[in-house]
Amino acid sequence: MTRASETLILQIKQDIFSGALRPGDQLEESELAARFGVSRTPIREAIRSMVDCGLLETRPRKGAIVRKLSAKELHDLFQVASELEGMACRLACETLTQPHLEAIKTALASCRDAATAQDIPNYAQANLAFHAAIHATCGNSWLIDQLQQIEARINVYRLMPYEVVGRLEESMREHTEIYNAITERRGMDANNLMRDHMMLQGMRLPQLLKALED
Amino acid sequence: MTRASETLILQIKQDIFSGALRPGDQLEESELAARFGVSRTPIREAIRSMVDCGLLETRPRKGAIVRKLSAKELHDLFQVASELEGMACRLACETLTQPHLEAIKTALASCRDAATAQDIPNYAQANLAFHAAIHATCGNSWLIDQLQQIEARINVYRLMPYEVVGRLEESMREHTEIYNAITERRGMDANNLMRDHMMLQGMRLPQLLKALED
DNA sequence: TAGACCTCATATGGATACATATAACAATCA
DNA sequence: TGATTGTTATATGTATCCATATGAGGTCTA
Repeated sequence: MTRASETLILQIKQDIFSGALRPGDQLEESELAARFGVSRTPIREAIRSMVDCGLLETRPRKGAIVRKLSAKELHDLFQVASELEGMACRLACETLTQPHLEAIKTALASCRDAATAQDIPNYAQANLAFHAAIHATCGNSWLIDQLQQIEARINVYRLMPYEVVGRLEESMREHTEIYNAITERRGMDANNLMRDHMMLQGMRLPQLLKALED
Repeated sequence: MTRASETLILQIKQDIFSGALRPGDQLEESELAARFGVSRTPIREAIRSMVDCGLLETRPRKGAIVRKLSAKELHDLFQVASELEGMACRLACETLTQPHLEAIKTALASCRDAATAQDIPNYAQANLAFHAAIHATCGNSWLIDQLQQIEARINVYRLMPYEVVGRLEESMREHTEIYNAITERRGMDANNLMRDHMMLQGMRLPQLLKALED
């Protein structure tokens, strides 16, 4: 039998990503235990785990809440994410194989489809797939882990409305440039293009934070 | 009252860093509970926490062991550490203040003293302080956290004997170059110098791994 | 009426009790 | 003699119980 807390973590994460649990919301152990039909023990393990991932935070005797990031913290997080995403691109240029290239190309095509259709939710998903395809290429499993963890924390904020529609085409152009740099094995170019691409996303954070406080 | 598991984590980490617990060693919950005079509950919380940090690993029903990194995993880890250390230097060039500069200078001086005295343990410590002084300067608290976490995992392997004595002076020269680049606000130079410096350390990993298996 | 203190409900932190999977060891059979 | 299977011991995983800190709400006093 696998540990119950593993399942619980996935469920609770889902609640956070779906927006059912929003930053600042309290998690009551007994309530969760009742909802999932287990005792408090595995719930506590799950919460502890998510605290360590940085998704939740606790104050002694005050329980756990969904972690709310300040503008500064979000900026810092995005800055690190940008650096690591750039690194992944650079490494990908060295370890690129044909299947990897195909996967990235496919993801890019999905982005283009969603962009021309102005389908923002689909673009968001295709966007993640594009990045994931590059991650999978980079060959550094520790880097991939780190990127996934950071992504898990950023995604909460990516669910905010994509109010700046013009950014969609811009993002698409940047993706294409990154793709070209990778296919041509221009490692440092790919690195910098991706880093700038990510940081442009990060620049919109203040707007996102304001949108969060509605 | 603060949580007991916090203290336990520090204690167990200490055991890992000091070498009392070595990669692959098993952690028995009851034994630890008896040793620290608490019940299994906080012990399990501490273990869970350290699993999430990547210091331990668990198999269902098989308990926790000190995580043993393969050569590939160590390489990957070092590669990410190198990138982030480089990033910290680059950012430090932008946010540098006089007190920060003094702190880095002081740490560098400690390195030089230890190097001329051929005092390897002291050099190792001064080396950490030099890096920490740069981290403190970079202004990105999330980056600092990441670097500390990675350091916690790498340090286990840094305790291995510094058999390559020549590397000590080489390392010292590199530190000086990095310091110069930072004082002169040459961000990208500092970035690349630090990254190369770290990766040279990483190159010695195969030797370290062999030393581990004595 | 405002503020301070007391009481009590409740939720977290920790201890203990219970269930079960794993693994070691022994016994039996080929 | 070796291998396979059954039994048992033990440690993990889960549930429940107990202690205590926190916060809300009420009451008494200035």
